[in-house]
Amino acid sequence: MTPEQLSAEIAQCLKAAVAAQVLPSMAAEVEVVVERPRSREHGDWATNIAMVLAKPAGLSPRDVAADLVLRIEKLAGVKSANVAGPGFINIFIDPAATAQLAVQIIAKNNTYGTSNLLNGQTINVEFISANPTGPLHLGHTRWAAVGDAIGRVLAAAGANVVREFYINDRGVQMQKFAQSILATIKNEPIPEDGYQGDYIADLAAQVQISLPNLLDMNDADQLDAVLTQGYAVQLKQQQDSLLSFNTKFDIWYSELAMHEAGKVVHALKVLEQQGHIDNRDGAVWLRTTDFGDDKDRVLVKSDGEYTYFASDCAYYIDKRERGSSKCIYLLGADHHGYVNRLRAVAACAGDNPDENIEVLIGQLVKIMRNGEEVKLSKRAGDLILLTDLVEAVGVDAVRYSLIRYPVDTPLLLDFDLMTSRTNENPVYYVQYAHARINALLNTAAELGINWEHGELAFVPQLLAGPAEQDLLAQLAQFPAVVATSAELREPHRIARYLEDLATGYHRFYDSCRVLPAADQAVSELNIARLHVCRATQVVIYNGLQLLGVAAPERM
RNA sequence: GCGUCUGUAGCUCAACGGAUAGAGCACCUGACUUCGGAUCAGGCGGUUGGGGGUUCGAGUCCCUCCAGGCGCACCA
Repeated sequence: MTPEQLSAEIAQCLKAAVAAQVLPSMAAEVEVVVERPRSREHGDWATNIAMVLAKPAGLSPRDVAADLVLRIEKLAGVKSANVAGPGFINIFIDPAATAQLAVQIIAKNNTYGTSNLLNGQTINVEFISANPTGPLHLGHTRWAAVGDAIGRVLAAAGANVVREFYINDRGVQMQKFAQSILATIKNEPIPEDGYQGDYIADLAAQVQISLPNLLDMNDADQLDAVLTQGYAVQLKQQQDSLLSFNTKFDIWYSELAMHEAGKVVHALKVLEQQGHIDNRDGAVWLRTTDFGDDKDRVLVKSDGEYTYFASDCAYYIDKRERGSSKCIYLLGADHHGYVNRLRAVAACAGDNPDENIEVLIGQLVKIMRNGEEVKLSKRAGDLILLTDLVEAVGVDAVRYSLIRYPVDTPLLLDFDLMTSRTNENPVYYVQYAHARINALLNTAAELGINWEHGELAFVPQLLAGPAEQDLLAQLAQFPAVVATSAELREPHRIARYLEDLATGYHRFYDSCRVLPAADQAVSELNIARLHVCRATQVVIYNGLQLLGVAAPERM
């Protein structure tokens, strides 16, 4: 029995109470929240529904609860229920009903945890969107891990997810980029406002190899050729490093190509038709102040050039026209000033900002070691590069360390902890549980135990011990955790859940012998516990998949 | 100045308005002749930055003060 199943059953009880005129008709509409109480004395599950309904029903919470308890106690699988405290309903489940879940999880396998919560929604998730003028650094890495996980979690909740990387390949910074590379090739000093990192020298070397005749060209052609070539090499490097980081995009979207396809002109027409364009001081403005922005924004400068903001508008409108019902932007803390204006863009385009656009802001990450900020690389000045970090720590540990915290808090990571391959590191703790189960199941197979389809049946009432029941209750919560993570865009909840689950498993393992001892025959208890192990393995595997972290069979 | 995020155990952090605020690390005790000890059990540790308010109930919501991060271009 999962909390969702219990919640649905209680909803039926509410309908019955409405029919019996104990509760007002609105009670049939309320969502029933079922939670695992912290203390086992408070039951296997509990609901606050009586306190929610008390006021509209004009009754005391305990009276509402008393009526519902009588109905809940009659549900299949429920052992008993009672009223507690201000009006909580505590519910005790028959251990066999709880244990039955193990078989269901094994049958559902990779689909256990998925839902149809977001069915029918096409959600565009845009993240990283770094300038193609340098390597990806730590800030990008946080979004690479978390953004990718958000995409996975949304998909698990039934959404059609489009992951997109917006390439800022247009504008003066590309010129500076090309100038910096060209200057390096020519052994001239890099311009004051150019790109200074050591990586420019590497790019220059590569560009030089692919452009042997570069120095025979005239100055303008040289710059063009270097820009095209340097851009290609740098973009490829970003793409490769993300691929190796297990982060995949459906669409790499070029700002330049968008301009050339006439989408900016089109967007301006759309905004014009919606009536939010002004011509002032020789420039074209979008009246974002109509929708809560603190000042209007220029789309076309008085010299006729489009602003970057014009691209933003066109990009948003294009995402919508390509079929996304919701556009999620994952931005760094230094972009939080963009939130209002992006929402205003959606409103100016005729959309509902609360419905069609969502901006998540990720705070800064720092890595500390012995009380000092770590700077792994000198190649890009003071920045830590994604590739260097992965090399030092490993993909799984980096991804997991970044995902296990909510993004709206500034993060201080401990370098030594991330690299330690011991129990101090949560990622290995979770992975170890998975590998440990794998070893156990392998041993069972070597012993010739056919636990799934053998002669001995699965007898759920044998799994009545506290460690077994706690573990099974944890397994039951997985679908709710995935759903909450999707709704709140918070994959860290899955990581925390997996850590608790791993603890639950290790506890179970410690107190419940799974395999028969050397001189013993296989018993129904062994079979039942093997089901618990396999079900746990399925959930850990599914959970780690959602985070893009490997579930190793051995470590 | 305006906006925004943050403030929870010695450290790093959890807790979608629920019951006695939880983990890991650190420190101290314990547990293997059999399934992976990368494990488990126990202990120590808190005025949730301060003060008001909202309600059956507040770390969580509102107001205010304090402290810190980030941002406030006809740049991209």
